[in-house]
Amino acid sequence: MTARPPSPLLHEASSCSIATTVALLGDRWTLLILRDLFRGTRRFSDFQSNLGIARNLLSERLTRLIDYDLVEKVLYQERPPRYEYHLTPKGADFSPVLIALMQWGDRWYANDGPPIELIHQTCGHPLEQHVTCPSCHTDLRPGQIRSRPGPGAIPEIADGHEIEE
Amino acid sequence: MTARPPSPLLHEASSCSIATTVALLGDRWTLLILRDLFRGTRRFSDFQSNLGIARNLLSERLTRLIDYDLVEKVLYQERPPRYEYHLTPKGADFSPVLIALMQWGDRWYANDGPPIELIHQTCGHPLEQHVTCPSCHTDLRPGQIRSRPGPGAIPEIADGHEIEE
DNA sequence: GGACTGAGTTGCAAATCTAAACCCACCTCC
DNA sequence: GGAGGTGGGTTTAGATTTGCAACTCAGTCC
Repeated sequence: MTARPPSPLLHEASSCSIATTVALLGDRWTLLILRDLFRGTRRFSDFQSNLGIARNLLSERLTRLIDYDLVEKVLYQERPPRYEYHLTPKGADFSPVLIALMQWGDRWYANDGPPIELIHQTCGHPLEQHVTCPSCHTDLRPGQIRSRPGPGAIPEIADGHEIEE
Repeated sequence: MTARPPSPLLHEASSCSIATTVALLGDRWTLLILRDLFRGTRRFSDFQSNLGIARNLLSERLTRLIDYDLVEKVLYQERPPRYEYHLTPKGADFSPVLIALMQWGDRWYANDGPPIELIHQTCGHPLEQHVTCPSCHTDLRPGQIRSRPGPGAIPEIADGHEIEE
C-alpha cells in the first residue's frame, strides 16, 4: 500500500509552510522517528523497541519518510537483504524543529533540568537556539515578530498580521 | 468532557522533552491552532473557518490548550458571555517551534519563495533562526551536534549519542 | 531438521475524526 | 413580537486511523 499524506487541509498547505510541514510530518510517531534518527537509530527493530510503535505503523511512516526524501534505505547486508534507514540532507535539515520542541519541553516541563542536553561536538557546551534579526544583530522575542506575505504568497491574501506577544 | 492527552508513550515522556512536547501538542490541529493564535486569530468561529476543523475537535483542542496553560480564555462581552482565546507566555514561548517548522517548509517546498515572511517589527527585515554554541560564538550544523544525558536524566540511561549528520 | 532473526504484512477490535444536526442566549429587523 | 442571524458551543452517527497480535518469508545457526 502506498503511504498517503496524513493531512487534512492540503488546500491550505500551498499558502503556509507550517501547514505544509505539518501535513507531511505532523503526527506523533513521525516526529519521534525523526528524533530517533537524529540520535543514531537506524534499524527497524531498534525503532520498534525504542518507541513501542506498532510495526505496521512504523513500516508505513518509514515509507512515507522515504517517499518525501527525508530518509533513505541503505543496504547493509546482502543475503538476506537488510536495510538501514539514514537521514538525507533534507531530513537532517529538520533538526531545528526537534531542537525547538525539545527546548520548549525543557523550559516548561523539565523541573529537574533537561533529561538530555545537546552540545557542541568540539567544545562540549550546551547549544542554544535563537531567533535573530540579521540586520539589527539582536535576538527577537515573540512580541517583536510580525508576518507579511512573501514572494510565494497567493495574491488575494494581501494583508500582513501582527504576531501575538 | 475533560480533554485527555492524545499520546501514546507517556512512559517515555519523562526522559525526553521532545516526547513530552509531542505528547501534549503533537497533533496536526493543535499546531495549526497555535499558528493561528500567533497570527492573531482569537475567536472560535475564526479558527473554525480558517482551519476547516470540525467544531467538536476545535472545542476539545482549545480546552486542552487551556488545561495545559498555553491559552487563556478572555471575556470580551458580558451578555451573552463571549470569550476570546489568547496565548499565555507559555504559549507564546512555543513560537520557535512554529518558526522552525515554517522555515523547513520554506526551504524544501516553497519553490516560488516563502508564502509568508516573518520580519522584525521595528526594522522590517526577515528574521532568521540559528543554532549556536554560546561559547564558540558559531552557528552549528546538524553534524556538529551531539547529545548527552542532562541533570534530569533517568539514571540508567547513561551513554551519550552522536547526532546524525 | 528445528529454532531463531529481521523485516515486514494481514485482520480485526478500539480509538479518533468528520460532518451534520441540534441547542441556547441574545440581538436586529420589520 | 416573530423570524432570522450570530457566536459558541454539544451530540450523534458514520467513516478513518490506530494498535495489537498473529502470520509470513527468507535466510542463518547449530
